[in-house]
Amino acid sequence: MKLATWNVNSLKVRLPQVLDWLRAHPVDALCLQELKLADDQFPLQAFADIGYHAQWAGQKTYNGVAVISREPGADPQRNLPGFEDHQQRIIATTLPGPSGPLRVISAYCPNGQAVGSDKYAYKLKWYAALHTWLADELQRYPRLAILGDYNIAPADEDVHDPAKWAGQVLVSEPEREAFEALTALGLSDAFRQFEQPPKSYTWWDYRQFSFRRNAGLRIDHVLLSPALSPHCVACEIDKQTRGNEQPSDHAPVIATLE
DNA sequence: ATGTCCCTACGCTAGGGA
Repeated sequence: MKLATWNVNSLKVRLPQVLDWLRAHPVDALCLQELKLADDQFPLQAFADIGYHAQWAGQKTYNGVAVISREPGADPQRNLPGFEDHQQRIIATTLPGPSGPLRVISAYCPNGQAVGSDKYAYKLKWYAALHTWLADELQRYPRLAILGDYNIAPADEDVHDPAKWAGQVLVSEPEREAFEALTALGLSDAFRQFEQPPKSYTWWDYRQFSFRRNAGLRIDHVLLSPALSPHCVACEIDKQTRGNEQPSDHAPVIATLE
């Protein structure tokens, strides 16, 4: 079984690339972030035409998340319970699996803009609410995978130039602690379960020829519950999409489970 | 050194967000 995540930075613009990608990589579930479209604009039929179902939480202009899946999802849930927020950053759904139901969550975690800003404070509050909810959700669904854009590079090896980035948003210590709090729940960073090529990243700024220079960060992650992580046999970044014409600034990450 | 891409709006250019 394959699970993937991709921040597409506008599904309207990227839909042809997403459909092409799914045809070439027929994963069981693809989590999308930054749809940037309202619920009634979601291109459900385009996914149905290539044999996929979808659950989504849309919003005009910003944010928006979806789970595209081979099997129909059940019990969809939007947002973090108890966290007042109009920003659509979470969609969770349950997929059938041979070893029991699989809870799949697509997450678009806040960017935080700059350390010390209002958006940074919101990011840390949001992460605290995510932690509380996941502790609960793990009790309900032992087989749980949360995939998405975390907007956190967990370690210096996930940063192309750690000295330049030191202390900045996406790598600051409070953010890394928020990420580590998730792994302390038992969630495993699937990518780091395996030997990986050095300088592996999932996001490259559109500016400064960042992709050409491989000046990136690893901020898109697949986290697996203790019941799932032993079954993970591979986790890869599909860098190729970043070289597309009119690319997203993020590349997909794919985890393979047996 | 604020570079690019995507979105929206009292729209054809500027500003927010990433």
